[in-house]
Amino acid sequence: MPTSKLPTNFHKLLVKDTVKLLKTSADTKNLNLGKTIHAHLIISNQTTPYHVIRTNSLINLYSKCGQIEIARRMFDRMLERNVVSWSALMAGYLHSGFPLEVFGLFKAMALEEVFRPNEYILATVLSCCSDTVLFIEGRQCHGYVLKSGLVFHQYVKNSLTYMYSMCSDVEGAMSVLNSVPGSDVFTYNSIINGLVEHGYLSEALEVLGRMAGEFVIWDNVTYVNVFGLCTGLKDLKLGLQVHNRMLKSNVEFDEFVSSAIIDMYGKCGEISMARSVFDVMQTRNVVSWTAMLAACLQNGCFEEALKLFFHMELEGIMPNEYTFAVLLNSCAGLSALGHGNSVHARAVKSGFKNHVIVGNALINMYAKGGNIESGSKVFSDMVYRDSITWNAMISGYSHHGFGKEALIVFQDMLAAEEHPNYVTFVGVLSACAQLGWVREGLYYLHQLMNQLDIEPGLEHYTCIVGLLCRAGQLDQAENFMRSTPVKWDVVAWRTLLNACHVHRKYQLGQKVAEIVLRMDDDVGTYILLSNMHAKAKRWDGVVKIRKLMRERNIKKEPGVSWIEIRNHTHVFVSDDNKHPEISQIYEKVRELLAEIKPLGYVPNISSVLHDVEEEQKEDYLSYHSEKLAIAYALMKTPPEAPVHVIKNLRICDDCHSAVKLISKVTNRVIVVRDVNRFHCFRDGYCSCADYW
DNA sequence: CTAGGGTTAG
Repeated sequence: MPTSKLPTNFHKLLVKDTVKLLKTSADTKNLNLGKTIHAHLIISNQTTPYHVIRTNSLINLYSKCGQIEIARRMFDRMLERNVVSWSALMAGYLHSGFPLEVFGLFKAMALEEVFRPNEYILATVLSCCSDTVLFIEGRQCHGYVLKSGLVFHQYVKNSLTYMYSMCSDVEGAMSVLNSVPGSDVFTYNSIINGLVEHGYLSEALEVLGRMAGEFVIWDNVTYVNVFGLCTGLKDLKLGLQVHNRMLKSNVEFDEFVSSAIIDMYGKCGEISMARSVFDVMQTRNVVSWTAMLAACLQNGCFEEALKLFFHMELEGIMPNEYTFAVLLNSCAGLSALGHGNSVHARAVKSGFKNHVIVGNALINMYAKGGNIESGSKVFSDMVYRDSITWNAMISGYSHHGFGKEALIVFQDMLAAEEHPNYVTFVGVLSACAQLGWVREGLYYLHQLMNQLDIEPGLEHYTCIVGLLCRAGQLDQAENFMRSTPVKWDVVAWRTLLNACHVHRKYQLGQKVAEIVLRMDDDVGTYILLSNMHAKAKRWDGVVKIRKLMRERNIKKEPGVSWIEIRNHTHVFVSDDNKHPEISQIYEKVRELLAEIKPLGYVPNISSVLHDVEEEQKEDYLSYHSEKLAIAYALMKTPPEAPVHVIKNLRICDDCHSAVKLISKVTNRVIVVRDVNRFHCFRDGYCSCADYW
């Protein structure tokens, strides 16, 4: 640092002046300037004997500049100390992240019995209690400041309310707020922050109401906290009000506030508002970019998230672990394994692969992309895991039809003493449903969840319906639905309807169909019903369904399948002839069908709507979008590469049996993600065991 | 003459 800034008569400085200069260097965190002064003091023999106030200033300097060891050495060498010596060092330890050292010093100080701790000491010690969530010590401090009267210092009151908030004692925090007069913006900020962080949202709202009623000027931290509260409450109206208030104030829209607003709008489903805040930001950091990417992700704009990342890179902003997590989850949303792989590689290269959120996102990406083996590899390589890690692996296995593996992971989770939660049991029960393990499923629902104090919800009950259906106990499933006091949604009824279709329970199916048709207008349901009637050769039923579709103006959603080859997406629509290589693709489909016919493939005519001319039916089946996509993938990828197809509807019976045989004759792994689950075709078999 | 409190993203 420029010594030229020092006074010319520097060598003759009085104690008063050195102290002032040292304070300036400490406040501006100018270590070089401080060291220069210190050096001068040493060479001019002014450091021995130790002058208390001057040494305090040096301790303060080194504490503030993150040189806590030097500060400690100076403290230890002092022959005489005062309260300031202690508090300067304690504050240093607090800010260097060693709160436990502070407690040690506090005890040593009390043992000397020379100084009474003052408000500075107590504010520092209370902050350490907040940082380490030491509630008992915090309450002891509360007792002390009450008896000594120190509680009436604003700093002490504020650190006390913050301590209670951080220890999630809402009542304690509120009682300090109410019993000690005088609250400033810090009091309110710290209490609202603590309440929001611990999920006491209605309490935070109440405190906010009181703050608004008093004359306290909001600062940027207030706004960050309050936007966080709106986010937690998912209260868009309140968010807009606060945003409006801020626009009228003089508070600067810095990175912190803007990121909080973007996050709030993103989570409230207002992506365009999020974007407009983002666009007018003066300077954007990783956090603001990641908040914007996350807003895209949460609103289903996965491609937009990936596109924005490209611009982020152009601006030279380096991604961090949160950015990678958002990107991977966007790839998961697109089932874009290729992009996901590249992001994975980048995360490894940038050194973020060992972060829990990245690992979790990787498992999710591979599971949703259809590559459960890679997901499992990531899982076993993870050094740190949380409950989300375990849940992602359990539900990943479950979606892929690996029920046993899912339950093994669940057992490992219990053994690792990670607490299962609501989501865990959705995965566990759907694994039981895959396996048709009725006894186990009911045990988990009635015994284990009860034991762990997890209230079962609709999703769990729906899994049980699926479980009973899988086991062929359709009447029990219906009984379960009638006897369980829960508001069933269309998903549960459709599960039962689907089972009627698979198990060919025509009577029950018609009964359930009436209920389902009263509840939703999903085109998939109509197709399922039409197929159910067709299977039973009840052509009148098929006609009725088609009439209903016309009446209700249900458009036949075309089947769409897509595949990713070298980061490029190819889309196929049933009976489509838009693809530039369509004639070669048709040729390939015919070739494949000819190959599997000797293995017993018989076109399943009942999958086709009945009013197609008989001789055309076989052609109709050949041109289902997943057949086109698979044929194209087989043409364009190396012989050992697995084929990944994503489809918007439920895969039909005919395609299912055709793809099984195609996997056999071509010796390929073919993974089809339909609207419900994954089908992994290998050597003539499918992971769904023909139940879907 | 010195020391103390609250910030964002899955």
